[in-house]
Amino acid sequence: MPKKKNITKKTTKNPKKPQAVKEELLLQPPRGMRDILPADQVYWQQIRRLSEKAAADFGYRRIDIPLVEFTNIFSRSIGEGTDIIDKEMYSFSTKGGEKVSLRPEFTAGIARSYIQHGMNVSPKPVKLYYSGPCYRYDRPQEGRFREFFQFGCEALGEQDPVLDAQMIQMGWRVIYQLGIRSVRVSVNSIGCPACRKSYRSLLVHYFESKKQKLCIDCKKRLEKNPLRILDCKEDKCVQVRASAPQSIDHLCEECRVHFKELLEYLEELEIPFDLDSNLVRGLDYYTKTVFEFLTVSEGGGDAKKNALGGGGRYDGLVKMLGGESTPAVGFSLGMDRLAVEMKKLGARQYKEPKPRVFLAQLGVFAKKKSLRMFEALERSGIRVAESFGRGSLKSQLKVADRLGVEITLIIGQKEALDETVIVKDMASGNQEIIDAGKVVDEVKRRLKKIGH
RNA sequence: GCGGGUAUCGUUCAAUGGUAGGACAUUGGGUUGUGGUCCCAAGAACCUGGGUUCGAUUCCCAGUACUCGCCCCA
Repeated sequence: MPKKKNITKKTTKNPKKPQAVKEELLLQPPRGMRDILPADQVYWQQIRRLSEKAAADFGYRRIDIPLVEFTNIFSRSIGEGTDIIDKEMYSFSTKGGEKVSLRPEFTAGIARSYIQHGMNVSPKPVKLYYSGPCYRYDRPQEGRFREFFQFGCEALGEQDPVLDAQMIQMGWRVIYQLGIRSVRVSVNSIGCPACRKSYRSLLVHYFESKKQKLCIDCKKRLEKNPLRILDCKEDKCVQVRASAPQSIDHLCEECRVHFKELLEYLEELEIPFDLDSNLVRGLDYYTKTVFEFLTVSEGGGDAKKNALGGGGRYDGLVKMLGGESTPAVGFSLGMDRLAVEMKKLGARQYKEPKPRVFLAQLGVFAKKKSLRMFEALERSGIRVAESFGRGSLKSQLKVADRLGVEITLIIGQKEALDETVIVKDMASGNQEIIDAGKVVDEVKRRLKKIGH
Protein backbone atom coordinates (compact mmCIF):
# COMPACT_ATOMS: atom_id res chain seq x y z
CA MET A 1 0.00 0.00 0.00
CA PRO A 2 2.57 2.61 0.92
CA LYS A 3 4.39 1.75 -2.26
CA LYS A 4 1.48 2.89 -4.31
CA LYS A 5 1.56 6.30 -2.70
CA ASN A 6 5.16 6.80 -3.58
CA ILE A 7 4.61 5.95 -7.14
CA THR A 8 1.75 8.35 -7.64
CA LYS A 9 3.73 11.06 -5.98
CA LYS A 10 6.60 10.61 -8.31
CA THR A 11 4.62 10.42 -11.48
CA THR A 12 2.42 13.38 -10.73
CA LYS A 13 4.92 15.79 -9.31
CA ASN A 14 7.99 15.31 -11.35
CA PRO A 15 7.03 16.26 -14.90
CA LYS A 16 7.40 19.98 -14.20
CA LYS A 17 11.13 20.09 -13.87
CA PRO A 18 13.37 17.20 -14.56
CA GLN A 19 16.11 17.92 -12.04
CA ALA A 20 18.96 15.83 -13.25
CA VAL A 21 18.74 15.94 -16.99
CA LYS A 22 18.95 12.39 -18.12
CA GLU A 23 21.22 11.85 -20.98
CA GLU A 24 19.11 10.62 -23.80
CA LEU A 25 19.66 7.05 -24.81
CA LEU A 26 19.84 7.09 -28.56
CA LEU A 27 19.35 3.77 -30.19
CA GLN A 28 21.72 4.50 -32.99
CA PRO A 29 25.46 4.82 -33.21
CA PRO A 30 27.17 8.19 -33.55
CA ARG A 31 27.17 9.90 -36.87
CA GLY A 32 29.02 8.21 -39.66
CA MET A 33 29.01 4.87 -37.88
CA ARG A 34 26.77 2.06 -38.94
CA ASP A 35 26.04 -1.62 -38.72
CA ILE A 36 26.78 -3.89 -41.59
CA LEU A 37 23.87 -6.27 -41.37
CA PRO A 38 23.77 -9.88 -42.50
CA ALA A 39 21.92 -8.91 -45.65
CA ASP A 40 24.90 -6.84 -46.79
CA GLN A 41 27.49 -9.36 -45.77
CA VAL A 42 27.06 -11.16 -49.06
CA TYR A 43 28.99 -8.29 -50.63
CA TRP A 44 31.47 -7.88 -47.83
CA GLN A 45 32.26 -11.53 -47.69
CA GLN A 46 32.94 -11.50 -51.40
CA ILE A 47 35.26 -8.54 -50.97
CA ARG A 48 37.12 -10.20 -48.12
CA ARG A 49 37.51 -13.44 -49.95
CA LEU A 50 38.73 -12.03 -53.23
CA SER A 51 41.05 -9.48 -51.70
CA GLU A 52 42.66 -11.98 -49.37
CA LYS A 53 42.98 -14.43 -52.17
CA ALA A 54 44.74 -11.86 -54.32
CA ALA A 55 47.07 -10.94 -51.48
CA ALA A 56 47.94 -14.56 -50.89
CA ASP A 57 48.42 -15.20 -54.60
CA PHE A 58 51.02 -12.46 -54.76
CA GLY A 59 52.81 -13.59 -51.65
CA TYR A 60 51.55 -11.05 -49.18
CA ARG A 61 51.12 -12.02 -45.54
CA ARG A 62 48.57 -10.64 -43.16
CA ILE A 63 49.47 -8.16 -40.47
CA ASP A 64 47.19 -6.73 -37.79
CA ILE A 65 48.16 -3.55 -36.08
CA PRO A 66 46.48 -1.54 -33.32
CA LEU A 67 43.54 0.66 -34.00
CA VAL A 68 45.18 3.27 -31.79
CA GLU A 69 48.63 4.74 -32.24
CA PHE A 70 50.42 7.70 -30.82
CA THR A 71 49.10 10.74 -32.60
CA ASN A 72 52.48 11.86 -33.86
CA ILE A 73 52.94 8.64 -35.80
CA PHE A 74 50.21 9.94 -38.05
CA SER A 75 50.92 13.64 -37.94
CA ARG A 76 54.54 13.11 -38.87
CA SER A 77 53.92 10.73 -41.73
CA ILE A 78 50.71 11.94 -43.27
CA GLY A 79 51.74 15.51 -42.73
CA GLU A 80 50.48 18.62 -41.00
CA GLY A 81 48.55 20.73 -43.39
CA THR A 82 46.53 17.84 -44.72
CA ASP A 83 42.84 17.65 -43.97
CA ILE A 84 43.27 14.25 -42.45
CA ILE A 85 45.59 15.46 -39.75
CA ASP A 86 44.26 18.95 -39.24
CA LYS A 87 40.57 18.22 -39.14
CA GLU A 88 39.69 14.59 -39.34
CA MET A 89 41.48 12.63 -36.65
CA TYR A 90 39.81 11.02 -33.71
CA SER A 91 42.39 12.07 -31.15
CA PHE A 92 42.23 11.87 -27.39
CA SER A 93 44.36 11.57 -24.31
CA THR A 94 44.39 8.39 -22.30
CA LYS A 95 44.09 8.32 -18.54
CA GLY A 96 47.85 8.08 -18.47
CA GLY A 97 48.17 11.22 -20.52
CA GLU A 98 49.28 9.63 -23.78
CA LYS A 99 48.21 11.48 -26.87
CA VAL A 100 46.72 8.92 -29.18
CA SER A 101 44.52 8.72 -32.25
CA LEU A 102 42.36 6.19 -33.99
CA ARG A 103 44.10 5.29 -37.20
CA PRO A 104 42.90 7.29 -40.21
CA GLU A 105 44.76 4.81 -42.45
CA PHE A 106 47.10 1.86 -42.11
CA THR A 107 50.34 2.76 -43.79
CA ALA A 108 51.84 4.81 -40.99
CA GLY A 109 51.19 2.13 -38.41
CA ILE A 110 52.65 -0.50 -40.66
CA ALA A 111 55.80 1.50 -41.17
CA ARG A 112 56.03 1.86 -37.39
CA SER A 113 55.65 -1.87 -36.96
CA TYR A 114 58.25 -2.53 -39.65
CA ILE A 115 60.78 -0.47 -37.77
CA GLN A 116 59.86 -1.72 -34.32
CA HIS A 117 60.17 -5.37 -35.24
CA GLY A 118 63.30 -5.04 -37.23
CA MET A 119 61.75 -6.25 -40.43
CA ASN A 120 64.60 -4.60 -42.28
CA VAL A 121 66.55 -7.81 -41.73
CA SER A 122 63.85 -9.91 -43.39
CA PRO A 123 64.22 -10.87 -47.04
CA LYS A 124 63.11 -8.01 -49.22
CA PRO A 125 60.59 -6.97 -50.13
CA VAL A 126 58.58 -7.43 -46.98
CA LYS A 127 55.10 -8.01 -48.32
CA LEU A 128 52.20 -7.33 -45.99
CA TYR A 129 48.46 -6.99 -46.31
CA TYR A 130 45.83 -5.75 -43.91
CA SER A 131 42.19 -5.03 -43.57
CA GLY A 132 40.15 -3.37 -40.90
CA PRO A 133 38.42 -0.21 -39.78
CA CYS A 134 39.81 3.30 -39.99
CA TYR A 135 38.36 6.51 -38.61
CA ARG A 136 38.09 9.99 -39.99
CA TYR A 137 35.89 12.75 -38.69
CA ASP A 138 34.56 13.70 -42.09
CA ARG A 139 31.14 14.57 -43.38
CA PRO A 140 29.33 11.36 -44.28
CA GLN A 141 27.81 10.85 -47.69
CA GLU A 142 27.40 8.06 -50.17
CA GLY A 143 30.18 5.54 -49.64
CA ARG A 144 31.80 7.70 -47.01
CA PHE A 145 31.59 7.01 -43.33
CA ARG A 146 33.49 8.05 -40.26
CA GLU A 147 34.23 4.45 -39.61
CA PHE A 148 35.25 2.81 -42.84
CA PHE A 149 37.08 -0.30 -43.83
CA GLN A 150 40.24 -0.58 -45.82
CA PHE A 151 42.00 -3.45 -47.40
CA GLY A 152 45.52 -2.86 -48.59
CA CYS A 153 48.97 -4.18 -49.34
CA GLU A 154 52.41 -2.81 -48.64
CA ALA A 155 55.77 -3.91 -50.00
CA LEU A 156 58.74 -2.53 -48.10
CA GLY A 157 62.38 -2.64 -48.98
CA GLU A 158 62.25 -2.74 -52.76
CA GLN A 159 62.62 0.21 -55.06
CA ASP A 160 62.09 -1.52 -58.39
CA PRO A 161 59.12 -0.04 -60.26
CA VAL A 162 57.91 -3.54 -60.99
CA LEU A 163 56.54 -3.51 -57.45
CA ASP A 164 54.60 -0.35 -58.25
CA ALA A 165 53.11 -2.15 -61.20
CA GLN A 166 52.28 -5.16 -59.10
CA MET A 167 50.40 -3.01 -56.65
CA ILE A 168 48.31 -1.56 -59.40
CA GLN A 169 47.80 -5.00 -60.83
CA MET A 170 46.53 -6.37 -57.54
CA GLY A 171 44.20 -3.52 -56.76
CA TRP A 172 42.86 -3.46 -60.24
CA ARG A 173 42.37 -7.18 -60.26
CA VAL A 174 40.42 -7.26 -57.00
CA ILE A 175 38.10 -4.51 -58.16
CA TYR A 176 37.63 -6.08 -61.55
CA GLN A 177 36.97 -9.50 -60.14
CA LEU A 178 34.33 -8.08 -57.86
CA GLY A 179 32.44 -7.25 -61.00
CA ILE A 180 33.29 -3.57 -61.24
CA ARG A 181 34.32 -3.63 -64.86
CA SER A 182 34.36 0.10 -65.33
CA VAL A 183 37.40 0.49 -63.12
CA ARG A 184 40.11 2.82 -64.41
CA VAL A 185 43.53 3.52 -63.08
CA SER A 186 45.00 6.99 -62.96
CA VAL A 187 48.74 7.26 -62.50
CA ASN A 188 51.18 10.04 -62.04
CA SER A 189 54.61 10.65 -60.62
CA ILE A 190 55.25 13.43 -58.18
CA GLY A 191 58.97 12.76 -58.07
CA CYS A 192 61.42 12.36 -55.24
CA PRO A 193 62.07 15.07 -52.64
CA ALA A 194 64.86 16.44 -54.81
CA CYS A 195 62.98 16.96 -58.04
CA ARG A 196 59.78 17.76 -56.26
CA LYS A 197 61.45 20.64 -54.57
CA SER A 198 62.43 22.27 -57.81
CA TYR A 199 59.10 21.43 -59.39
CA ARG A 200 57.37 22.89 -56.41
CA SER A 201 59.12 26.22 -56.74
CA LEU A 202 58.35 26.26 -60.43
CA LEU A 203 54.72 25.68 -59.59
CA VAL A 204 54.65 28.31 -56.89
CA HIS A 205 56.27 30.73 -59.27
CA TYR A 206 53.64 29.97 -61.88
CA PHE A 207 50.64 30.26 -59.56
CA GLU A 208 52.07 33.31 -57.84
CA SER A 209 51.74 35.19 -61.09
CA LYS A 210 48.07 34.17 -61.39
CA LYS A 211 47.22 34.39 -57.75
CA GLN A 212 44.28 36.69 -58.34
CA LYS A 213 42.50 34.06 -60.35
CA LEU A 214 42.69 31.31 -57.73
CA CYS A 215 39.99 30.40 -55.24
CA ILE A 216 40.37 31.29 -51.57
CA ASP A 217 41.42 27.80 -50.57
CA CYS A 218 44.03 27.64 -53.24
CA LYS A 219 45.52 30.93 -52.16
CA LYS A 220 46.16 29.27 -48.84
CA ARG A 221 47.41 26.15 -50.50
CA LEU A 222 49.90 28.20 -52.39
CA GLU A 223 51.86 28.60 -49.20
CA LYS A 224 51.05 25.41 -47.37
CA ASN A 225 50.75 22.75 -50.01
CA PRO A 226 50.89 24.12 -53.55
CA LEU A 227 50.73 20.71 -55.18
CA ARG A 228 47.18 20.38 -54.02
CA ILE A 229 46.08 23.25 -56.21
CA LEU A 230 46.30 20.71 -59.00
CA ASP A 231 43.53 18.82 -57.24
CA CYS A 232 41.13 21.70 -56.90
CA LYS A 233 37.75 21.34 -58.53
CA GLU A 234 36.99 25.04 -58.75
CA ASP A 235 36.46 26.12 -62.32
CA LYS A 236 38.78 29.07 -62.19
CA CYS A 237 41.58 27.02 -60.69
CA VAL A 238 41.08 24.34 -63.32
CA GLN A 239 41.57 27.00 -65.96
CA VAL A 240 44.56 28.56 -64.31
CA ARG A 241 46.40 25.32 -64.00
CA ALA A 242 45.69 24.20 -67.55
CA SER A 243 49.01 25.62 -68.62
CA ALA A 244 50.79 25.03 -65.33
CA PRO A 245 54.03 23.08 -65.41
CA GLN A 246 53.49 19.35 -65.02
CA SER A 247 55.39 17.25 -62.60
CA ILE A 248 56.30 14.54 -65.09
CA ASP A 249 58.07 17.10 -67.24
CA HIS A 250 60.30 18.05 -64.37
CA LEU A 251 61.38 14.75 -62.90
CA CYS A 252 64.99 14.03 -62.23
CA GLU A 253 66.60 11.34 -64.32
CA GLU A 254 66.08 8.61 -61.76
CA CYS A 255 62.41 9.41 -61.23
CA ARG A 256 61.82 9.75 -64.95
CA VAL A 257 63.24 6.31 -65.63
CA HIS A 258 61.30 4.84 -62.74
CA PHE A 259 58.07 6.19 -64.08
CA LYS A 260 58.83 5.16 -67.64
CA GLU A 261 59.50 1.62 -66.54
CA LEU A 262 56.31 1.51 -64.53
CA LEU A 263 54.30 2.51 -67.55
CA GLU A 264 55.99 -0.16 -69.61
CA TYR A 265 55.08 -2.77 -67.04
CA LEU A 266 51.50 -1.60 -67.01
CA GLU A 267 51.34 -1.87 -70.76
CA GLU A 268 52.73 -5.35 -70.52
CA LEU A 269 50.04 -6.25 -68.01
CA GLU A 270 47.43 -4.73 -70.30
CA ILE A 271 45.95 -2.71 -67.51
CA PRO A 272 44.10 0.30 -68.88
CA PHE A 273 45.50 3.40 -67.27
CA ASP A 274 45.28 7.14 -67.71
CA LEU A 275 48.08 9.55 -67.15
CA ASP A 276 46.76 12.24 -64.88
CA SER A 277 49.23 15.00 -64.29
CA ASN A 278 46.91 16.54 -61.74
CA LEU A 279 46.79 13.49 -59.53
CA VAL A 280 48.55 14.46 -56.35
CA ARG A 281 47.04 12.55 -53.42
CA GLY A 282 46.52 14.02 -50.06
CA LEU A 283 49.26 12.50 -48.00
CA ASP A 284 52.71 13.91 -47.57
CA TYR A 285 54.68 10.73 -47.57
CA TYR A 286 54.20 9.86 -51.21
CA THR A 287 57.14 9.92 -53.59
CA LYS A 288 57.41 9.09 -57.24
CA THR A 289 54.45 6.93 -58.20
CA VAL A 290 50.93 7.82 -57.16
CA PHE A 291 47.80 6.16 -58.48
CA GLU A 292 44.08 5.92 -57.94
CA PHE A 293 41.40 3.42 -58.82
CA LEU A 294 38.27 5.08 -60.11
CA THR A 295 34.89 4.11 -61.39
CA VAL A 296 33.05 6.23 -63.80
CA SER A 297 29.32 6.34 -63.27
CA GLU A 298 26.87 8.24 -65.37
CA GLY A 299 25.40 10.96 -63.24
CA GLY A 300 22.85 12.54 -65.52
CA GLY A 301 24.86 14.34 -68.17
CA ASP A 302 28.42 14.30 -66.97
CA ALA A 303 30.29 11.27 -65.80
CA LYS A 304 31.25 11.24 -62.17
CA LYS A 305 34.48 9.78 -60.98
CA ASN A 306 34.38 7.87 -57.79
CA ALA A 307 37.58 6.85 -56.04
CA LEU A 308 37.58 3.26 -54.87
CA GLY A 309 41.15 3.22 -53.68
CA GLY A 310 44.60 4.44 -54.30
CA GLY A 311 48.18 4.25 -53.33
CA GLY A 312 51.68 5.00 -54.30
CA ARG A 313 55.30 4.87 -53.40
CA TYR A 314 56.53 6.24 -50.11
CA ASP A 315 60.27 5.86 -50.14
CA GLY A 316 60.76 8.39 -47.40
CA LEU A 317 58.25 7.27 -44.82
CA VAL A 318 60.26 4.71 -42.88
CA LYS A 319 63.10 7.14 -42.50
CA MET A 320 60.72 9.91 -41.48
CA LEU A 321 59.65 7.71 -38.59
CA GLY A 322 63.19 7.01 -37.54
CA GLY A 323 64.02 3.81 -39.39
CA GLU A 324 66.69 3.31 -41.96
CA SER A 325 65.95 4.61 -45.41
CA THR A 326 63.58 2.08 -46.97
CA PRO A 327 61.84 2.29 -50.32
CA ALA A 328 58.24 1.10 -50.19
CA VAL A 329 55.03 1.07 -52.15
CA GLY A 330 51.45 0.19 -51.34
CA PHE A 331 47.80 0.62 -52.09
CA SER A 332 44.53 0.45 -50.28
CA LEU A 333 40.93 -0.07 -51.26
CA GLY A 334 37.86 1.38 -49.62
CA MET A 335 35.78 -1.67 -48.89
CA ASP A 336 32.68 0.37 -48.16
CA ARG A 337 32.89 1.91 -51.58
CA LEU A 338 33.43 -1.40 -53.24
CA ALA A 339 30.31 -2.68 -51.51
CA VAL A 340 28.32 0.36 -52.64
CA GLU A 341 29.50 -0.09 -56.20
CA MET A 342 28.77 -3.80 -56.21
CA LYS A 343 25.28 -3.19 -54.96
CA LYS A 344 24.65 -0.63 -57.66
CA LEU A 345 25.85 -2.96 -60.34
CA GLY A 346 24.06 -5.96 -58.94
CA ALA A 347 27.42 -7.65 -58.84
CA ARG A 348 27.95 -11.20 -57.91
CA GLN A 349 27.50 -11.89 -54.22
CA TYR A 350 28.99 -14.36 -51.89
CA LYS A 351 26.79 -17.42 -51.78
CA GLU A 352 25.93 -18.37 -48.27
CA PRO A 353 26.06 -22.09 -47.70
CA LYS A 354 22.50 -23.35 -47.54
CA PRO A 355 21.25 -26.22 -45.46
CA ARG A 356 19.92 -29.16 -47.41
CA VAL A 357 18.44 -31.02 -44.47
CA PHE A 358 16.00 -30.00 -41.80
CA LEU A 359 15.62 -31.72 -38.48
CA ALA A 360 12.14 -31.59 -36.95
CA GLN A 361 11.16 -32.90 -33.56
CA LEU A 362 8.05 -33.39 -31.49
CA GLY A 363 8.02 -33.67 -27.77
CA VAL A 364 10.65 -33.34 -25.08
CA PHE A 365 12.16 -36.75 -25.45
CA ALA A 366 12.47 -36.40 -29.20
CA LYS A 367 14.03 -32.98 -28.81
CA LYS A 368 16.78 -34.47 -26.69
CA LYS A 369 17.42 -37.14 -29.27
CA SER A 370 17.49 -34.46 -31.96
CA LEU A 371 20.34 -32.63 -30.32
CA ARG A 372 22.55 -35.67 -30.77
CA MET A 373 21.29 -36.31 -34.23
CA PHE A 374 22.06 -32.73 -35.21
CA GLU A 375 25.62 -33.08 -34.02
CA ALA A 376 26.10 -36.38 -35.81
CA LEU A 377 24.93 -34.89 -39.07
CA GLU A 378 27.01 -31.75 -38.72
CA ARG A 379 30.10 -33.77 -37.95
CA SER A 380 29.76 -35.76 -41.09
CA GLY A 381 29.64 -32.54 -43.07
CA ILE A 382 25.94 -32.30 -43.69
CA ARG A 383 24.57 -28.83 -43.15
CA VAL A 384 21.43 -29.12 -41.09
CA ALA A 385 18.85 -26.57 -40.11
CA GLU A 386 16.47 -26.85 -37.20
CA SER A 387 13.94 -24.90 -35.24
CA PHE A 388 14.14 -26.55 -31.88
CA GLY A 389 12.33 -23.71 -30.24
CA ARG A 390 9.16 -24.42 -32.13
CA GLY A 391 6.61 -26.89 -30.94
CA SER A 392 4.27 -27.81 -33.73
CA LEU A 393 5.37 -29.94 -36.59
CA LYS A 394 3.44 -27.72 -38.89
CA SER A 395 5.42 -24.63 -38.11
CA GLN A 396 8.66 -26.56 -38.31
CA LEU A 397 7.83 -27.82 -41.75
CA LYS A 398 7.00 -24.31 -42.75
CA VAL A 399 10.46 -23.23 -41.78
CA ALA A 400 11.94 -26.18 -43.59
CA ASP A 401 10.06 -25.24 -46.68
CA ARG A 402 11.14 -21.65 -46.56
CA LEU A 403 14.74 -22.71 -46.23
CA GLY A 404 14.34 -24.82 -49.31
CA VAL A 405 15.82 -27.97 -47.86
CA GLU A 406 15.64 -31.18 -49.80
CA ILE A 407 15.14 -33.56 -46.93
CA THR A 408 13.39 -33.22 -43.61
CA LEU A 409 14.06 -35.66 -40.82
CA ILE A 410 11.26 -36.05 -38.32
CA ILE A 411 11.64 -37.48 -34.87
CA GLY A 412 8.47 -37.75 -32.83
CA GLN A 413 7.76 -39.39 -29.54
CA LYS A 414 7.22 -42.75 -31.20
CA GLU A 415 10.35 -42.59 -33.33
CA ALA A 416 12.44 -41.52 -30.39
CA LEU A 417 11.34 -44.59 -28.48
CA ASP A 418 11.79 -46.92 -31.45
CA GLU A 419 15.18 -45.48 -32.37
CA THR A 420 13.89 -44.61 -35.81
CA VAL A 421 13.59 -41.48 -37.94
CA ILE A 422 11.16 -40.41 -40.60
CA VAL A 423 12.90 -39.30 -43.77
CA LYS A 424 10.77 -36.98 -45.82
CA ASP A 425 11.60 -35.99 -49.36
CA MET A 426 10.44 -32.41 -49.64
CA ALA A 427 9.97 -32.36 -53.37
CA SER A 428 7.69 -35.37 -53.57
CA GLY A 429 6.40 -35.41 -50.03
CA ASN A 430 7.14 -39.12 -49.77
CA GLN A 431 8.45 -40.35 -46.50
CA GLU A 432 9.87 -43.50 -45.07
CA ILE A 433 10.92 -44.75 -41.67
CA ILE A 434 14.51 -45.78 -41.19
CA ASP A 435 16.77 -46.89 -38.42
CA ALA A 436 18.18 -43.97 -36.40
CA GLY A 437 21.67 -45.41 -36.64
CA LYS A 438 21.61 -45.30 -40.43
CA VAL A 439 20.48 -41.71 -40.79
CA VAL A 440 23.84 -40.24 -41.72
CA ASP A 441 24.49 -42.75 -44.47
CA GLU A 442 20.97 -42.59 -45.77
CA VAL A 443 20.96 -38.79 -45.91
CA LYS A 444 24.32 -38.77 -47.66
CA ARG A 445 23.08 -41.31 -50.18
CA ARG A 446 19.97 -39.31 -50.94
CA LEU A 447 21.72 -35.97 -51.22
CA LYS A 448 24.18 -37.48 -53.62
CA LYS A 449 21.35 -38.90 -55.69
CA ILE A 450 19.58 -35.55 -55.83
CA GLY A 451 22.80 -33.76 -56.66
CA HIS A 452 23.05 -30.02 -56.50
C1' G B 1 33.44 23.29 -42.70
C1' C B 2 29.31 24.97 -46.51
C1' G B 3 24.52 24.47 -49.37
C1' G B 4 19.74 21.61 -51.01
C1' G B 5 16.13 17.63 -49.87
C1' U B 6 13.90 14.19 -46.44
C1' A B 7 12.15 12.31 -41.40
C1' U B 8 5.12 7.82 -39.92
C1' C B 9 5.04 0.13 -37.58
C1' G B 10 11.03 -4.17 -38.76
C1' U B 11 10.64 -2.65 -44.38
C1' U B 12 7.82 0.20 -47.91
C1' C B 13 3.99 3.52 -48.76
C1' A B 14 -0.77 6.30 -47.13
C1' A B 15 -4.01 9.69 -44.45
C1' U B 16 -4.84 13.54 -40.89
C1' G B 17 -5.11 20.57 -36.89
C1' G B 18 -8.89 16.34 -32.61
C1' U B 19 -2.90 10.63 -31.42
C1' A B 20 -3.01 7.09 -37.63
C1' G B 21 -4.35 2.89 -42.42
C1' G B 22 -2.59 -0.69 -46.12
C1' A B 23 1.12 -3.96 -48.21
C1' C B 24 5.39 -7.06 -47.20
C1' A B 25 7.73 -9.22 -42.98
C1' U B 26 6.93 -11.39 -37.91
C1' U B 27 4.01 -14.50 -34.40
C1' G B 28 -0.35 -17.47 -33.58
C1' G B 29 -4.60 -20.03 -35.53
C1' G B 30 -7.84 -22.69 -39.59
C1' U B 31 -8.75 -29.62 -34.09
C1' U B 32 -5.61 -34.34 -32.64
C1' G B 33 2.09 -35.64 -35.45
C1' U B 34 3.10 -32.99 -41.85
C1' G B 35 5.24 -27.66 -45.70
C1' G B 36 4.39 -24.49 -50.24
C1' U B 37 -1.35 -21.57 -51.97
C1' C B 38 -5.48 -19.64 -49.32
C1' C B 39 -8.28 -17.59 -45.03
C1' C B 40 -8.45 -15.39 -40.01
C1' A B 41 -6.16 -12.98 -35.89
C1' A B 42 -2.41 -10.50 -33.03
C1' G B 43 1.74 -7.42 -31.88
C1' A B 44 4.16 -3.25 -33.97
C1' A B 45 5.12 3.67 -35.86
C1' C B 46 3.96 9.73 -36.08
C1' C B 47 12.88 11.76 -34.79
C1' U B 48 13.84 15.35 -30.43
C1' G B 49 12.96 20.16 -28.20
C1' G B 50 10.54 24.73 -28.46
C1' G B 51 6.52 27.99 -30.63
C1' U B 52 1.37 29.02 -32.82
C1' U B 53 -3.35 26.69 -31.18
C1' C B 54 -8.68 24.94 -26.96
C1' G B 55 -5.86 20.98 -29.19
C1' A B 56 -0.12 19.32 -33.58
C1' U B 57 2.04 13.57 -36.10
C1' U B 58 0.18 17.47 -39.38
C1' C B 59 1.76 24.56 -39.40
C1' C B 60 6.47 27.49 -37.88
C1' C B 61 11.56 27.48 -35.70
C1' A B 62 15.76 24.92 -33.85
C1' G B 63 18.42 20.45 -33.03
C1' U B 64 19.59 15.58 -34.66
C1' A B 65 19.88 11.81 -38.22
C1' C B 66 19.64 10.28 -43.14
C1' U B 67 20.48 11.80 -48.15
C1' C B 68 22.42 14.60 -52.49
C1' G B 69 26.14 18.12 -53.87
C1' C B 70 30.79 21.20 -52.59
C1' C B 71 35.48 20.53 -49.99
C1' C B 72 38.40 16.38 -49.11
C1' C B 73 39.30 11.48 -49.38
C1' A B 74 39.00 5.29 -49.13
